[in-house]
Amino acid sequence: MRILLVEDKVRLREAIAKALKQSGYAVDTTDNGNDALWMAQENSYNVILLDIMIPGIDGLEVLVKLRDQKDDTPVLLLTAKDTIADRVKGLRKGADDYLIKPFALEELLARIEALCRRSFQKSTSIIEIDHLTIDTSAKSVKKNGEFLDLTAREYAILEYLALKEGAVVSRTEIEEHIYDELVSPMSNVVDSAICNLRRKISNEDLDKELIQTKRGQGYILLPTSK
Amino acid sequence: MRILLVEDKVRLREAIAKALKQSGYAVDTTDNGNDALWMAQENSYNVILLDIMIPGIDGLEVLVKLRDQKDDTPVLLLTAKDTIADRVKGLRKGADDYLIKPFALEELLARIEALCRRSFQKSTSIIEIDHLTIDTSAKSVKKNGEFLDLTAREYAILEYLALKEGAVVSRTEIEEHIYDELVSPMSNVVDSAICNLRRKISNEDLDKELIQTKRGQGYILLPTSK
DNA sequence: AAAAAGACGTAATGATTCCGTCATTTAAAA
DNA sequence: TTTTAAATGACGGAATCATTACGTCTTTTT
Repeated sequence: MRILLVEDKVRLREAIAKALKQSGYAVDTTDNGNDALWMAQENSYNVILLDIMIPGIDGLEVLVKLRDQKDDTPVLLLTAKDTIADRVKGLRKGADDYLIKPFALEELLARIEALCRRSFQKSTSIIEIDHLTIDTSAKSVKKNGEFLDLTAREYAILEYLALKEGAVVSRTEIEEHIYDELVSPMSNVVDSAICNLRRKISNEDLDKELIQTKRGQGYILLPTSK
Repeated sequence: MRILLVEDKVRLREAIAKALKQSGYAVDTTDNGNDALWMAQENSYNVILLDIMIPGIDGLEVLVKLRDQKDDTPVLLLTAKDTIADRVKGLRKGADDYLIKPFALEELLARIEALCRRSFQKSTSIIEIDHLTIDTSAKSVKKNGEFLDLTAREYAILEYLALKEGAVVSRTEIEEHIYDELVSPMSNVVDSAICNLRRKISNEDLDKELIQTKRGQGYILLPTSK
């Protein structure tokens, strides 16, 4: 965890920095807005503690400039001013939290923790398998960079196979996961869906089928590398 | 955006609920911990406002139980107690923010906004998508620089789609986040709202629909760049 | 080795589901 | 009350899906 602390009062700055370091954070400090902006651009911090009343560009401006640059590092504003209008203004401009001086170090630490906790939940939604790119968030599939036109069912099956890449998946398993009601036993819905899928995702350059059949067991999605 | 408000004092609860609704949130309320827990499990909220001193299980316990269940809905604790130890305790147990009563509604609103923003990984209140500019703070939308006249629902749906830009959003997900408890299931409110929205945000210069339908899956807001 | 039985692939089709829109009713706000 | 917004319900049309039927291939049995 790396933190940027922007505070012009020497003693306060050093007290905070010391406390943060003791809690295991890597801390960079500065006493003015220009440097703060520059440091934030050069490095990537988990949290920025920003005093509003600082020399040079003031804290709020630093915040605005950061957000303009699409920098979404969590920012906690520190200030001595405490009118509600100020707080609202700060939060509306993109701050994540707001603390009024004087504050207890304990509370600062707890709030920083809360900010860090949240910033750590980015999840990637892209699965790449050979020439296929599956975006589970957009529920779209690209073959060699071009969007494929899959139906909802086809997509669902492909995604399921992709998530279980390299594992044999039985028909019943697919039925249970993709179809909510019970499918009539004497039908081969899955077969035909797989058939259509294969046609759509097939690649002329590759002679191999991406979806292979394990006779008597089910299907398996196998990348060429394996 | 859907919010769960847990507060036992009737007048305060209703005042807050009213203010939130006026700001365009879908609000469910309860006055005790047990119901709160149950409601949080049943529905999916964007933010939970949690008073600590409530009948039944107290607010902190509700928080702890939620986190135990891997529910990471942003929680804002409300309390009259204001010792630093309490605040630290609340934050350490997984709260995302903390507000001391009495507070200004304006500040509450600003903090809720910040929490929503963060849960969608956005840093500013302005979202730009193609020819649309959405100001989530002012709750206004511009098309090619001109303000659009959207109804509250229309705005709410557009905002939600925009926050999830590039991801498929199902009808039920929209219903769950835009409408509060009182919705009849067998209606196509969402469909017609989307229909009206499309009409309003459509752009003659563009032949493409900004809101695309993924048949059988839901809707997706896709900028032309993608 | 041949035949039978079983497993899987493919294509066509018709029923069904899903979606968009409009007209009407209900509810809420001014 | 008047006005406006939201919800509902119905309906046409389109896309999708399950099913059927049949062909091919593989395995097993005799």
